[in-house]
Amino acid sequence: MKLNPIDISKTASASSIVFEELRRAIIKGDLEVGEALRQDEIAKLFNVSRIPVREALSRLEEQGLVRMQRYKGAVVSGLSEEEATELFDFRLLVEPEVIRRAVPLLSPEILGRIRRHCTAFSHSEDPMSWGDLNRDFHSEIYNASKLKFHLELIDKAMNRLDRYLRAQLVLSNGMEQANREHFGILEACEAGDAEKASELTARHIEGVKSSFLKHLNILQA
Amino acid sequence: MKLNPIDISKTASASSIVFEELRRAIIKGDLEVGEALRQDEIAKLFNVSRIPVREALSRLEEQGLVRMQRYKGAVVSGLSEEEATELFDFRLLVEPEVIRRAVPLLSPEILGRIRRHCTAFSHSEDPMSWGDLNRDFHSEIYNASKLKFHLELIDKAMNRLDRYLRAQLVLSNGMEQANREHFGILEACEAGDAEKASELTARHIEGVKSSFLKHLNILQA
DNA sequence: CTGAGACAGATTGGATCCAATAAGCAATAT
DNA sequence: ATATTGCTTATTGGATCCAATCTGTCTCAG
Repeated sequence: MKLNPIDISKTASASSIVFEELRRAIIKGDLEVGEALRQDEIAKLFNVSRIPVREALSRLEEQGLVRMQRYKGAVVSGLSEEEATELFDFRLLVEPEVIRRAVPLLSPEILGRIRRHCTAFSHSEDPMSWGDLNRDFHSEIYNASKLKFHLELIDKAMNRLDRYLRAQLVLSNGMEQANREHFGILEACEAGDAEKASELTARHIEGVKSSFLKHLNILQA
Repeated sequence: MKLNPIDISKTASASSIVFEELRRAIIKGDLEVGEALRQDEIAKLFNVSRIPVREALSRLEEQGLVRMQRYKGAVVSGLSEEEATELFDFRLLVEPEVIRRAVPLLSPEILGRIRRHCTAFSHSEDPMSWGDLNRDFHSEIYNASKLKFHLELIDKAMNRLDRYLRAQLVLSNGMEQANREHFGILEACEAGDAEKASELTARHIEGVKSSFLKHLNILQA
């Protein structure tokens, strides 16, 4: 038997398909902050009834990506300056620790993938893909830590910030700096220097944070 | 007009009532780990249809409190030793930082409430209430930090651990120690010594963690 | 006796339908 | 003219119904 078995019990239900696509659209910024999400409209777009749509919206609310009001509907969540600051503070707390614990677990194969993500990011000309490539790079490292709960929460924080980070990378010409910092982190990883990787990650996030907060009013408009 | 207006748009929907009660029951341990949650059965208990039940279950899954399998149903999530360890590591990372930032913001009123929670915990004879009183004490302090995202995630971690922590407090005779440590933290708070409060919190969690991991196999059985 | 297939009841996922509420607009009274 | 009331429509929350899937049991060939 030479198959790639797929656990069919985990195949996507209508509600999870709707959930994932809505999440993607919100994260990526395809849906405006404050935009109303009409159940009926979404249901028609996906050719399903409103039931799976409502389950998807419930889950999105649990993720903090939409806010729901009884009998009024769901709208895409935005970020206040305080919320954004707090999300960066959270990242500053967790990500340096996660990378510290990931570095000793990095295999040559993983390091290869990290390096590829890093060069892909540096060669990318398309601003729309910067956000994804940036996240790929960091996740690849963090994943090695096997800290599922931490990773889930980093993702949650990133999901809230993502749409703004993309815009900001373009606006602030942050590519070069991000790129230098990525290679710094990569080298620390390859050298097995967890402490340095952690330190550089903290500085990296600090940099993004301050640049981000400088541009936030522009991004909101 | 002398009224106490209530924002009716925020009154509970059927699905949120079911959600909150199921969450409470899972956290408190009224529902066994691995126990199947039949939609129909729950619907009948609450006198609603299965629709709000399913939304509640979706949200519980998003919180990590149940696991769902397509066409098979939802079961109450348990904890492996690795997961429990990671949750404690997360608390060790976040809670000391949150309390550090909360201490400078503690008003006399808040300190009064904290002290009351602390004495309530120390005087409590009823093992069933220890878990709640313990959480009240810590949350009251953390709340002052106004770090909503952090608090939400601490809660999420605590919700996964809660049922075991209750059992463990009884099993390990941890009351006295917890009590001493609480008063230590309280005094640091009253003295405005954020660093000390943070340090003591870390030690407190460390203590609970090691005792917890010692008893985990017993708790599982 | 054992194991593969078939059938039946239980259970979930989703569609359709109805009730409750919100929001915009016209009518009326002052 | 303006503010209040009542109506109409859009939208959500929930109930009921149907289809897809799972699970256990029973039969029967070997």
